[in-house]
Amino acid sequence: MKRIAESTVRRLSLYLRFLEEFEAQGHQTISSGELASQGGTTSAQVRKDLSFFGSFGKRGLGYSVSALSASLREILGLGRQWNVIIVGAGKIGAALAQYKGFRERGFKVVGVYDTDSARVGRSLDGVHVKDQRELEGDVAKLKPQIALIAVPAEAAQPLVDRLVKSGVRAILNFAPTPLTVPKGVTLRSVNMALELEILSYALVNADD
Amino acid sequence: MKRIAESTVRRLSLYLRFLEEFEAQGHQTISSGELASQGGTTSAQVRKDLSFFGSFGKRGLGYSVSALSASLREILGLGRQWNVIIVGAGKIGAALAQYKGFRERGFKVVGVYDTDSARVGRSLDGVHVKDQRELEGDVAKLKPQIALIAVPAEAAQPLVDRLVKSGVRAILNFAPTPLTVPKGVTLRSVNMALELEILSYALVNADD
DNA sequence: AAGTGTGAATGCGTTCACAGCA
DNA sequence: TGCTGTGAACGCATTCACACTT
Repeated sequence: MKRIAESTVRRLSLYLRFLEEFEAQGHQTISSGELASQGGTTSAQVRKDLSFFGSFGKRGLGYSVSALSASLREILGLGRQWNVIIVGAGKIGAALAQYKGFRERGFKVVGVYDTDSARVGRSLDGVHVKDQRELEGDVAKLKPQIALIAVPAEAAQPLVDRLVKSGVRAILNFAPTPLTVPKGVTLRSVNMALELEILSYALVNADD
Repeated sequence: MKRIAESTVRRLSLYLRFLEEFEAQGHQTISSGELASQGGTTSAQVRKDLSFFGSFGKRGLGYSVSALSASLREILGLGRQWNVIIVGAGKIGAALAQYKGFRERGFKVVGVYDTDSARVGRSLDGVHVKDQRELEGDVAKLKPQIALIAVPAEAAQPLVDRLVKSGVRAILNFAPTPLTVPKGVTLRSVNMALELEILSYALVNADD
């Protein structure tokens, strides 16, 4: 299949959210225009995004809310449960471990790890924090597909290397540092300080 | 000045990080190539990014680490302190309030607010949680330029409207919902569940 | 009449390639 | 010689416009 832009995937994910809300409200069909206004985009964009994966609508009518939801879930790989581990049980890691939004979307936290003995043994929303030495063994056993990284910047790259070696193929990084992964592994980063700096730039250049 | 792409601003912010590391290691000059390899980009990209703002290098030699750092801080508006408020003192809000990375970059948390009386009064790293009713009064008094939103999805848009009305011009949203702001206000969103869904898509389409 | 699906046009960020300067 | 600065070429995502379907 043709390579899909990340921006497209991100929007598909948003569309799915709206479709679920729409479904809860009892609507049967929705047009590309309605979907677009929710997501801050255009109807042409919505139709183009969907067209990469097939024809889901009926001309003159729109899209079946339930059918399109199901298709998007299929496309995004959300029809299943993903097992997730979190490495780093500091403030951020703990918040992630207890974040309800993940579970709702099929992402189950199956392990939380830290090196600090003061944190090991604590329980976070039913999952208890284990020593990071148990990481490799647990990955081999539990086969988590996704790892969340919430450790200090300097510890992040060595950790990524360990995770990749153990077989993890997708990583979401919260450490404020760029990381590299071999081909075949997907890495995404969320850098909160960087987001603030972009706001800072916008504020000092407000006259545009 | 010509409008600058967000991707460019994001990279400038990364370059600044490396420059600071480089400076700490005692290096005096750096080439676009060295800067590029750190940030996972190309030397041409680095030079192009910088060229939007002026000429900072010496041909044949490279860039002065300290001079370029200073220029980037100036460009990004980091030469000053920004006052930040956080609305929502749940797990995410609390983690944000205690995040050291913000303070290091000049972002000072001057207020944390919540509607839940069980949370009001708690102290988070020196800042104590206040009732959300005090929001407007405090914004008028403290004049925070930036607000971080960490409230449930359904509470986010009304909150944004209040903040904008009170004079906040930059918002970083952690609620998993799209928001709209009037022109002149900058909004950025971090949606963690969405990031996981993009990873999910990558995993089920690994054969590319 | 209403709204999809899609080739074509557009706009924009990235990469190239090289002239210019230390 | 080494590396910057930048116009030009390129590639890709978005937008347009309209034929087509119900």
